[in-house]
Amino acid sequence: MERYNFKTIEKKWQKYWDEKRSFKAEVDLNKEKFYCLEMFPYPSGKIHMGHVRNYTIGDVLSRYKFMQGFNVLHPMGWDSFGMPAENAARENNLHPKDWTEKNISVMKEQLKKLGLSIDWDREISTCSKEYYKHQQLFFIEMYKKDLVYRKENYVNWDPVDETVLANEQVIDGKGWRSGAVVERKKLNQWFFNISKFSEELLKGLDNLENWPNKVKVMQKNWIGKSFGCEIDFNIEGNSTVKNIKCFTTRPDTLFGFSFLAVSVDHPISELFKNNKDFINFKNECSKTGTTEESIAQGEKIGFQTNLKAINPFNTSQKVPVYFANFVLMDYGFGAVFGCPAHDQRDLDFAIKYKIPFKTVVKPLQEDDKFDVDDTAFTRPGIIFNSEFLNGLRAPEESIVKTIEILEEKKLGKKKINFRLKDWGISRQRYWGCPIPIAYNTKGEALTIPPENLPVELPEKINLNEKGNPLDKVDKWRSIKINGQECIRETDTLDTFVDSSWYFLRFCSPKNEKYGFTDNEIKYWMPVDQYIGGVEHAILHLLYSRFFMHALSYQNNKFDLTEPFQSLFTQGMVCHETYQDENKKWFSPDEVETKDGKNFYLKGNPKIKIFVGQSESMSKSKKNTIDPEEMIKNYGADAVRLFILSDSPPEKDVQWSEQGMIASYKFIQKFWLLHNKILEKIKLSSEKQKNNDNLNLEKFTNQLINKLNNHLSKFNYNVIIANMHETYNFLIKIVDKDIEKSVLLNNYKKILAIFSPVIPHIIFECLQSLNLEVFQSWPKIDNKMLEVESIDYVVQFAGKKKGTIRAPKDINEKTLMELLLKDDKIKKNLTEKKINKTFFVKNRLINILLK
RNA sequence: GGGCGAAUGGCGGAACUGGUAGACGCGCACGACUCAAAAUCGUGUUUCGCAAGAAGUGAGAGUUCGAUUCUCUCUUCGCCCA
Repeated sequence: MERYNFKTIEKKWQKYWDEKRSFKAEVDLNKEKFYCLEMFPYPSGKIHMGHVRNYTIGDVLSRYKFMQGFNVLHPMGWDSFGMPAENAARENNLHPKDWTEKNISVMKEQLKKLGLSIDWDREISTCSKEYYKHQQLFFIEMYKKDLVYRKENYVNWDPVDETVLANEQVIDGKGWRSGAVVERKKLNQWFFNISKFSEELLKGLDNLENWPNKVKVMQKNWIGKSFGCEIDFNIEGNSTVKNIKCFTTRPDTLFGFSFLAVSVDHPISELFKNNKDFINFKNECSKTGTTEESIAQGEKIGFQTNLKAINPFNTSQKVPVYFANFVLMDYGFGAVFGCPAHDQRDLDFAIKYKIPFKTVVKPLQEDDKFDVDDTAFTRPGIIFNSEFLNGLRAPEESIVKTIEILEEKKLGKKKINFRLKDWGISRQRYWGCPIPIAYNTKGEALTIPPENLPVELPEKINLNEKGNPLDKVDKWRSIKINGQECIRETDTLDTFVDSSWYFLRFCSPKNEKYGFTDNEIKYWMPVDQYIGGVEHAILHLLYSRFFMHALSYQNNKFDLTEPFQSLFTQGMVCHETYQDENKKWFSPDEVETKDGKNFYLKGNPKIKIFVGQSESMSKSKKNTIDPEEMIKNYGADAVRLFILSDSPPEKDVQWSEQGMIASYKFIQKFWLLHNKILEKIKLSSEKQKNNDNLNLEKFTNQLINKLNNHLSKFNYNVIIANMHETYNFLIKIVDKDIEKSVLLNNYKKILAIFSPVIPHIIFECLQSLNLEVFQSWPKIDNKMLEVESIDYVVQFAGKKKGTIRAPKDINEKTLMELLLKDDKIKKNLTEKKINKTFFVKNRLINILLK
């Protein structure tokens, strides 16, 4: 018998699906739709194992839904704008466009080799003008709805990449790509008014039942709604500054007020603009980034002013006003009141600058002598040292009460604050979507007229100069709008904008007039299942949700606010790491072992290699496995099988060469089994009635039942175990006498339900049986799920002592009678008297003896 | 510091609403085939014990006839926020 030749067979079916457009999706109002989407890839050059995992998970689901009769939309595209193209272009002296397009064609071929059920006719690429022209139109619409604005703002400036970084691109105060220490710089930037929808974005989470809870919690924290109060502090010491407004979530600690801290960007800084010490201090502050993380970890520094703030509850108390680096201008009002006893950050600051303070909340069991030294008391307690607030339970009772009093006395008012800030979308980069704006000689921003869209990127650029390459293309920059000489905006859009609506574009990928058509959106959206990495839990998903709000705002034709009905976040693909004693990284194929314990460099046993922890595959640690190589060696079905087999999809999976080989062997074994069954079907007759027929039918139906359950819960690793069980069962069936039609009918169903996971070999098997290769998902015969006898568990005092096979649905009395016939159990029963029994129908009996 | 989650053989992991812990795979051991090896096939594989049997799901308590599953405390790890 021939070995299974995956090379020719996989190619054959991939060609078949391609040529027949087997997975072409079209609007069909008579059919129920299912939109399955995996996060589209960045065309970095080659696909990696993370892609393989992501797209295999999605493909299994798509094929399953397809077989169930849904009208499935399963598209693929490219998130093709972004910095790596520019960097690679600079290194290789290529144009970003050429580099990107080459990568796309390579990766497309690689994805096709995985045998994915994708409608390639809907392929999109965000760097094509056919895509970004619609994005520019959205920008203009949003601009007209006041959802986009321009303001001067402090930004995280990466001095190496010479670009602005979003807060989340700053890690430990350094640029996420360059690793350079991030600086603060003031620039004119474009913003999406995402904070306008803070409340809606928060509330919307409640309806996303099929999202992982942890993602919802992360988004909730990110939006960060807090209840508090604004307080106006009167100021002494300067005639022009009468008061400073603060936002606080703990107004109840106002009697513990000991200093007032303002941001260096606060309007009152104008008073100190000629003060050399202040200027130095401000420069010092600009060295720390603007992220909350860098502020929390960095040293807290302050600059004392000659101003005094007056405690509204105790006008005789006057406290110093400081500029402080930990106060941000864009949170609250850029000013906070310091209460050191009950806020660790304030306490650190107070200790550093020797500011006296008072403790005003004490733990429940403490008396009035309670005081804090170097650890702030932030837990619930009782207010004391606070005159009319004394005795209130903090924080819940005391905050409400204090706000009431402040409002009554007109000293402050209740306020809800959000942590979510507006989305800075300007990037000083070439390879991104141009912002469709130009400035006239007066410096006014004008939108590019629709007939002049798209604003295309100029082809000829010089990437070797620092800064934004677009700034240097004068010919491109100048434009006439309504006869006025204008200069184009040279910032391009953050690539997160591109990915905030691509799922809409997939519904109408070829529509020229607009980004999508209303009827197609209405039919396909929302995405029924979105699948991707948890690393996008906050930004991409929040931005996409915002984009839907922005589109539906003041627009009665578009009413979708939640784009992703269900979300699944898959885990990463990990591999052991290898280093020599000099900490140099080595890739798995450079390393050898004979005993599985001692590793050394391949061909050089003298160089010892130390095996490190299994970590997410990354180029820098050289622990990557090339999917194309694996497909070449073992075939796509085997790779798909392995990537799903070892761990639940939501958890990290360890890449294992042995596991990969086991999957390959399974495919080979399955082919041998198939040929045996083929032979069996030819030889067997119609008249062989025996128990094996029934056993096969029961097995098949139970299997379908199991798979239905596992598929609905993404327990794909268990499905693979079920496939092995099926093999172990069928290999025994081959030796038994089974009626021809029973065998064929059940085997057909088994093949069908395996096809989402290993489609190529299954299509080949079905074809060799002269069966339709596109099988529909089999229905369960409920009668076949029933069992007539059960292994009842027999427990004594909760401990299992054995099992007994007995008919289904019998009562306790009948079971007890049977137990007395069982020698082993009888012994236990006759020695002592029965005190009590617990009988669970069709499950067990637990007997308590005296 | 706060929030969320996890912990099961040598390893990855199964176990539906509390009801046979260890499915399935890897690895390992032994056997068959072979001059031999690889491949393949078969048998076994939680621990202790020859066995009968006992213990056993990170540790400790609790609820229950019965807990991997529910509650509390602790330990370790992961992620997010600070």
